[in-house]
Amino acid sequence: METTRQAARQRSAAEGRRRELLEAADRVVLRDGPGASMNAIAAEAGITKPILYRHFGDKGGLYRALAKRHTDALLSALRAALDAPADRRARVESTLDTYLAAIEARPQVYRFLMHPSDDAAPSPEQGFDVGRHSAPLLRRLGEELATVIAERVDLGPDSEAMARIWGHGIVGMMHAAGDWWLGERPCSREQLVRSLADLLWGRLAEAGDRADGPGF
Amino acid sequence: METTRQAARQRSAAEGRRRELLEAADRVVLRDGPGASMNAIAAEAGITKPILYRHFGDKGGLYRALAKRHTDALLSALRAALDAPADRRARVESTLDTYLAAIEARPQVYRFLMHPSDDAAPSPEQGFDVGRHSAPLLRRLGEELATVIAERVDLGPDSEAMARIWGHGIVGMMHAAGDWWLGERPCSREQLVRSLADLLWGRLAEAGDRADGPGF
DNA sequence: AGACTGTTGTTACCGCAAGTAACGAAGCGT
DNA sequence: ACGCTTCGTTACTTGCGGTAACAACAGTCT
Repeated sequence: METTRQAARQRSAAEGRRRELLEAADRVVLRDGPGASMNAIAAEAGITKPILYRHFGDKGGLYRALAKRHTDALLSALRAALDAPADRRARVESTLDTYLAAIEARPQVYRFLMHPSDDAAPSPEQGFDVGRHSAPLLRRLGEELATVIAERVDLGPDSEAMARIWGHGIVGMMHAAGDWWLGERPCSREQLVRSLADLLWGRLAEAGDRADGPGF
Repeated sequence: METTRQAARQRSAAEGRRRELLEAADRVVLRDGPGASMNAIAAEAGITKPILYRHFGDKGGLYRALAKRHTDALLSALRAALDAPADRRARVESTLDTYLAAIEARPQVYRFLMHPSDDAAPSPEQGFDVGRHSAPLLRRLGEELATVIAERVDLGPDSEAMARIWGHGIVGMMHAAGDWWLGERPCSREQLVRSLADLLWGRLAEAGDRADGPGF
């Protein structure tokens, strides 16, 4: 029978094929945006639709695979910044800058990752499963940051819960500010990084009321 | 001819109709999620598709109109919390709590607002228009908060730019934390509010390193 | 060699949703 | 009674996700 070697060869071949397909899909998504059709992707890969479906199940599968690639890449870059041997403020600034540089360099990729097409399961699920789809990247980043915070920062009791809240909150802050900044480019990256770090460093609490503000 | 009175009556009638249609659409979207079809919405309103298209142009138009309603409602609630005559920390906490209570009470609405179906204009626009569609609510919230910060908090020079950065950043923090919290319910709303406010109050800067953290 | 099996690929189709004519039937001013 | 606009319909086109059903090739067992 000789199944094992055979199977191994075929599996590795299949994986190589999968990578080719993913790279083709990548090109198309980068060119046409997240609305790229399966037909277009198949054409770019030089094949036809059913093959894509054999490899990835459905469109969500393909997009998940694609997202995982980019998410992994971005995450490893961020981990490097997070784990650097520097003081906390420097690490925060460098992580923010790494993220912003990444989305600045490849906005199409970023857009695809952040706004994946919603499958919108029409099943009559009663409970609220809000955000199950939507943005797995943000969730992963949030959890990642939460563990880093939990293992590095002393937050007293309830450290676990607090770290997760902060992880997701900080990631959301970075994401929203980055999204807005990328759209309007109202300032330099350096200024954005410094302002966000200042925010996290408590300047909101320290700042005084405006003298000419609404008097009360 | 008697155009003016006639025109006025018809316009107001059209607006009333529009409101009915929007309410029907609301019911359907709340029931079926953001993937609701135009046919379903029309059926709920007791009419057929083309009328919807006459009123709203395309699906994006309907969804935009729907989103505007809810966004306006949420925004006015938040404005009340932001403008309350209390000290800054209390205002921040009450605003966070208002937002979280809103998304907790009507997760389907929230989900629709945050993850609207992407139109994905296939036009070959060169530049990156990331985030133009996607989440107008977040942008509006960010700008709103930015103006409140700018007119109330003294941030020294560059106050304008900094306030906008903080506005979008804080809104993003609130949003991401809320999204995650709504999905996993890892803690009470009160704890979430307090932890986020603590984060904004500089506890990240104040906290010490963990004694048992990775030694470096 | 020749039948057997599995992978790779195709064409042709189904279902469904967005969006669009083209046409019918009211109200209302002249 | 005749137009004119508005509200409404049915019936269609287009395009996409997804799926049979079938064709061809490689290696495998007897």
